[in-house]
Amino acid sequence: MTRPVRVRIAPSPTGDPHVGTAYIALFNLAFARQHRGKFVLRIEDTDQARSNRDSEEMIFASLRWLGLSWDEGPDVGGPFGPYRQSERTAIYQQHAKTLIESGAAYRCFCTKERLEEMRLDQQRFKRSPGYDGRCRDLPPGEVEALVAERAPFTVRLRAPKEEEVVCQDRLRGAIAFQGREIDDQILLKADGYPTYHLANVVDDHLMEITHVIRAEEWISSTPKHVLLYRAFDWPPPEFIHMPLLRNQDKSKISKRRNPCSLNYYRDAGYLPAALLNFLALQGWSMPPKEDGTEVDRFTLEEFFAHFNIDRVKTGGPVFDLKKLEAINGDHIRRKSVDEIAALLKEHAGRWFEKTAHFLHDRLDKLSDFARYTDFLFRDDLGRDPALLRPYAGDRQETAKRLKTLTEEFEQVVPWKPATITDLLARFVARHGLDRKEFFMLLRVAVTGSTVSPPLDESIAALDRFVVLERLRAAAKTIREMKPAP
RNA sequence: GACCCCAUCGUCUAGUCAGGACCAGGACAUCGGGUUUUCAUCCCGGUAACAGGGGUUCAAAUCCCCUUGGGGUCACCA
Repeated sequence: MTRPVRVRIAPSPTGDPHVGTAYIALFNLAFARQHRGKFVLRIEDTDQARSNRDSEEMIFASLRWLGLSWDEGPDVGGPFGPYRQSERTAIYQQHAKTLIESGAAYRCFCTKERLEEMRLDQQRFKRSPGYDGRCRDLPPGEVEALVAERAPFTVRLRAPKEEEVVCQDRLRGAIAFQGREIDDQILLKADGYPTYHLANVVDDHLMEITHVIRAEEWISSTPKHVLLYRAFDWPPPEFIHMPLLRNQDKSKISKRRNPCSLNYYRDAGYLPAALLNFLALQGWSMPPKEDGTEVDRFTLEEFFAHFNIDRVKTGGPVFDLKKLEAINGDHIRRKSVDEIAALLKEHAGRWFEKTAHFLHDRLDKLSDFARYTDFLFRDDLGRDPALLRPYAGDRQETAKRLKTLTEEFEQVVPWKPATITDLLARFVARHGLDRKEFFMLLRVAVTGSTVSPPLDESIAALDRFVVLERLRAAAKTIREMKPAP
C-alpha cells in the first residue's frame, strides 16, 4: 500500500514574501491535487536573528491572495502540529541526542572564532572549505568533562568519508556525491535551535511528507539529508528539485534585479490568476492537444487538471516581466466590465489607504491625489531631464554617489520609511552633503518631479527594485549629460 | 577553486523519454501592414533557435562521449 501523498512548502519568515515561494507552492499544490493528497505549510523560523512574525503574516496573506491554500499549517492547525519549527525545539534536541548516541553525529565545541580562523586559513592555502573535524573523534572522557562544565557546543553530522551517497531526483535521476565532499554540517546550533538540515528531515518524516518539491539550490545539501534519513532509519521522501527562477543574466532571481516581493505584484495590480499562469509556465507547459495546438493561457483549475510533474523542465527560466504583463492583460480582458470595475475599486482603495497619511495635508480637493501619486504608477517617469541637476554641478561625482547609494539601498531591511530615513541621514552625514540639494536630486530621480510626498515615504511606497532602477537610470542620465557650457 | 545541476528563436517553451512526415511549431518581445477620430484591443504578415566537435544509425534537435558556456552550493541562513 502506498502512503497518501503529502507535500509541503517550508518558507522562512524573513523579509518580504518571495515570488519563489509562490512558485514552489504552486507546484506543490498542483502535485497534491493531482494525487488527492495534502499540502502542508510549515514555517521554518529556526533562525532567531532573522525570523519575525510580520514576515510570517505576509506569507500567509500573499499565498491566500493568490488562492494557494494549504490543508495544514500554523494558522489552520492539523494533526501533525505544531507547524512552526520554533515550537518544536524539544523534538529536534531529542533527535539530535539519538544521533549522538548512535554515533551518526557528535558534539562540537569549536567556537565561532576558531571556525572563522579555520575558514581564513582554508582560503589562504586554497584548501576546499569545510569543517576540519577537530571534534569529530574527541575521546569520550574529554567530551563528558566539557559537557559537565557546561561548555557550549553544537551537534555535527558525522559524514562517512569513504562512502558514496546517491540521491534520487525524480527529474534528474541519480545524483552521486563522494562522502569526502560532504561536510560535517551543524545540525543543532549552540542556542539549541536546529539548522535547516535537521529540522527539515525530522519534520518531513514526522509530518509524513512523501514528496519534497523544492528549488534546485537544495540539490547540494540533499546528500546530507539522505544521510540523516539513513541514520534515523527512515524511508526518504521522493526528491523533486524545481529549476531556479532567474534574473535576465541567468543568475538566481534577486530583489536587486527583479521585483521579488509578492506584495509588489499585488500592489502593481497583477491578477492572481495571471501571476499563477505565468509561474506555471516557468519550467512547465501544458501538454499539446490532440491536434497539436498549444494552450498557454489558463486558470488555476485548468492547470491542476492537466498537471504532470514529469513535464517540468530542468533548465532555469528567466523571469520575464514583459511576458507576465502580457498574460495579465489577457486575463484582465477576459473579465467583464463590472468585474474590472470591482477590481479597480479594490486596487485603488488599497493605494488610498496606503498613501492617505501623507496625502492628508496636501490635498485641497480629493482629485489632487493624482498629482502627488502618479510617480507610484508610471513605468516611465517621463522625467524632464532639466530637472535632474548634478550635485554641485559635478556629473561624474554625482553619478558615483548615486551608485553608492543604490548599493546601500539594496541592503536596507526592512524596506520602511524609518529605515530609509536612517540610511539617508547617515549617507549625507558621512559624505558631508548638503541635505537640501542632495535630497532634491533624489526626489527628482525617484519621483520624476520636484514636488512629491516626503522622500522616505515616497521611496518606501515603491518596490525596492523600482527605486533601484530609477536611481540607476538617473545616474546614467547624469553621467551622459552634456557638460554645462 | 571543489562538487553538483543545466543547455531549442532575445525571452518562456513544443518537439527529446519510445530517432524518421521538423529546411523545427506556439507565446512574449520586436519589425511591417490592416480595423479604429486618439490610445488600447483585435486581425494579418516578417525577422529570429537545435552551443561546438566527435561518434552510433539507412536516418539525430532527439541516443552516447568530449569541449564550451551558464547556473547552484560550499554559514552556529534557509
